[in-house]
Amino acid sequence: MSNIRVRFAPSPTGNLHIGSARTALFNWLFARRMKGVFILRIEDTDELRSTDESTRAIFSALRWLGLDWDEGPVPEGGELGAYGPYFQGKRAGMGVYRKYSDQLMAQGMAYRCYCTPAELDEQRKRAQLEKRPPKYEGTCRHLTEAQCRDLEAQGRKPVIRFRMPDEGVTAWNDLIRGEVKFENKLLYDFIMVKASGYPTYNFACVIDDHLMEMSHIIRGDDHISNTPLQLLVYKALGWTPPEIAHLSMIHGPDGTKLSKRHGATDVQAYEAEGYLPAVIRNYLALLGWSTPDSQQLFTGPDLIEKFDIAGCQKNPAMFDPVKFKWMNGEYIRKLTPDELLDMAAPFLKKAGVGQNADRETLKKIVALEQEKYKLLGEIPSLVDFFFKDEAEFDPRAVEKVFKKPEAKKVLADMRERYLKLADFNDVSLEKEARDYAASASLKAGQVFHPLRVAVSGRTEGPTLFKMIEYLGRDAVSKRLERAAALCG
RNA sequence: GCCCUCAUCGUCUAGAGGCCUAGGACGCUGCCCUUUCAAGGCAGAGAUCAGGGGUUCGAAUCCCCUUGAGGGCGCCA
Repeated sequence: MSNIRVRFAPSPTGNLHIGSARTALFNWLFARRMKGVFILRIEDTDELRSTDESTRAIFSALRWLGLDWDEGPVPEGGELGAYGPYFQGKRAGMGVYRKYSDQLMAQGMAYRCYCTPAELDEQRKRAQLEKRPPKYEGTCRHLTEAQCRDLEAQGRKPVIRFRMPDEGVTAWNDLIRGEVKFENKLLYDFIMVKASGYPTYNFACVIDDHLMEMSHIIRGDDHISNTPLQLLVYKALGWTPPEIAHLSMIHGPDGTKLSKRHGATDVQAYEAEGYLPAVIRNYLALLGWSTPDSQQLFTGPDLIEKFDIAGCQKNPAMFDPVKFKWMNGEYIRKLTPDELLDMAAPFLKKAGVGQNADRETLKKIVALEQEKYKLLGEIPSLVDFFFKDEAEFDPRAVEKVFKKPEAKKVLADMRERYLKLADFNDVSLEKEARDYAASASLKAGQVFHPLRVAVSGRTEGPTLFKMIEYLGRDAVSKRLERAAALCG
């Protein structure tokens, strides 16, 4: 058992975003690879935006992705692990953060600030105009006790700010980027505790990461500038910070941080389109990480076995929907017919396709076009013609195939032959068609193409004679008869 | 404006001074297979390693500058 402890700490303010999912994945991979512990902590200190609904959405998305956590809240109720609670809201209620903000106040490393949000906003705007950094100016930095009492008498509620050192440098050795350093004088006195008494992210995060004994913090690159602030809190409290690694961001096609603007960006949306969880894991892992031989597909446990922080990329990666989709097709092709049917079932059900068919029949039909599927969501529309009373004819197919002079006769003759055929299976069906073509001095294609359109309504589809076999003699006969009427 | 980060085919990347006439994958093109569409097989186009200076016998790899891109500067996380 190693002492590796890492966490995924989302704020429940929406569905699980693909970028967050990647952060979760990298932490999970690292934990599994190192035989460590993967912790889920809910950072619900934003009282306005956090919702239970989002929390549930995050739980289910993580579960669906297969990213199981060893410690943290359990969706069914209760918690796993000895470091709870794992909701920051609950921890705040227990006074967990209060203890440390009091300590920092007593040490003189934190102070009360009575500036209102409106005043701060004003200051920021002014600074922007004057081309100065829009950071807190330290208005309340040196308030006396008496001044504090006065302001409070006026009804002002204070926040607690961390007192940044005026000089010195804060640096760390980032596992992915190497040494990163910030001059302390450029940092600002950030708010640790809001007027409501709730802690802010930069404060709560440090307290919890320490109390939960995190060994590594693996998070997005957008947190780099928060890191010196947090490191200074560790220092003020006399704590040793964990190892830190900053992952590069995922960008959309326009080169900016992937967001809603770029279309589907939450895990649930990809689930609905029919992406496999294993594909999301595989593709996301490749966005910013690679093996020395640049392996693409990790279908077994090798994703965990080969994962290594050292293989993480520093530069941001663009999310490529085309490659993502290719990979999904690649995984679908490797499924057994039973697995494929199980995964397709919810999509078939939703589309109302094949719901009266027995499992074996449905399985055969779904597997017929397995090598063609890229998304589970496209399966219903590709197999629906098997289950309809009659084929829906694509006008282009009718134009292209049924207008051929021989089409009408071919369909009528083949209907006769198939009605009399002893064994209605793909081998005999094909032999019969080929024999007919030879006897009528036609090329195989001149027989096959009209047949295909007649039974399916389309020019493209599964292998012809399997398709006819699965459709069954009665359905085929009816479809050939109706199609013949459309010819000419 | 200030701070931070990053920089190899269109995209994801391999590459840690000579194995690089820069490798793989997606996508693209052509051919083969074939009853269609796919899948598969084969072949190919595609990167003067952002630009400029150094260091070195030798640089995609080390150093500096420039440029470009991204992130941050919230009582959001």
